[in-house]
Amino acid sequence: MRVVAALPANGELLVQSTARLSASAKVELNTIVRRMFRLDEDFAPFYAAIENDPDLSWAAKGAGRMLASPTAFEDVVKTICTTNCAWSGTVRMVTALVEQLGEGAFPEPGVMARAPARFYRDAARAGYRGAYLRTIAAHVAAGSLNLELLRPEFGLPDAEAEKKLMELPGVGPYACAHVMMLLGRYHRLILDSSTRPAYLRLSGKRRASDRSITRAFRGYGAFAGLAFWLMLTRSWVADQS
DNA sequence: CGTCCAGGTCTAC
DNA sequence: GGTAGACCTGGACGC
Repeated sequence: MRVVAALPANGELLVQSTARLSASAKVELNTIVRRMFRLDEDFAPFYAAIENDPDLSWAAKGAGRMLASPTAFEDVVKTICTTNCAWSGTVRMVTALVEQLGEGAFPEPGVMARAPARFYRDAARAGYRGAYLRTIAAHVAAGSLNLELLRPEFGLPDAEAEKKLMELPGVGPYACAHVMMLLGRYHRLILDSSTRPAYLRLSGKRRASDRSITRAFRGYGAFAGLAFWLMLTRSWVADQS
């Protein structure tokens, strides 16, 4: 079965499946799609805050919905696969997970936990990340770790969600900030070897410490990370009028 | 062929 | 709490 999503240009999101879906499958698909496209998140406060912002007012008509994975677990794994390697490496690792463990879909935690070390080494070529991924998958599969509870709807404060993420092997400041954004927690700035130079180009500064970058966005409060991300990715958006 | 580094993190000071 | 060094991998680069 294959599911595709399309934007028919009438303001709606169209989701189609090649297979007939049961009632429960429709409910599950609905939940997944709403998460991926952030359909239940309220961006109104953010848009209100930037409507007169010379750098960000362009985003106030609907930008900012970073595409998320169906599960927080998947976003954590994928994010670890972006650390300290080129994008081609991330694609290699995630493709191996999907094609060789997940039968075309992202693998369940239990499947990742049971995969032998040689899969991570020889197929995914994940290097030292392999042990991190398998450890996290094992804890999730065992039920001793539930990353889905980090979603804002469960009420855990940002600081505690961050602490939980930072406790995961392979998750440091960058990965933590990245996953927080994908969870719909927009305070932390994603600072890495891509966004730092991008900020320098944008600001015209010759150099800027992480501390000073963070300070420059503190005015956006709970949406500082989203404001930072949108400014850096403005060129990704076709219509910026 | 050696070095560097790409959407960093961990450990040991 | 801040900071060197090591760490898998593979592609780019200089020699």
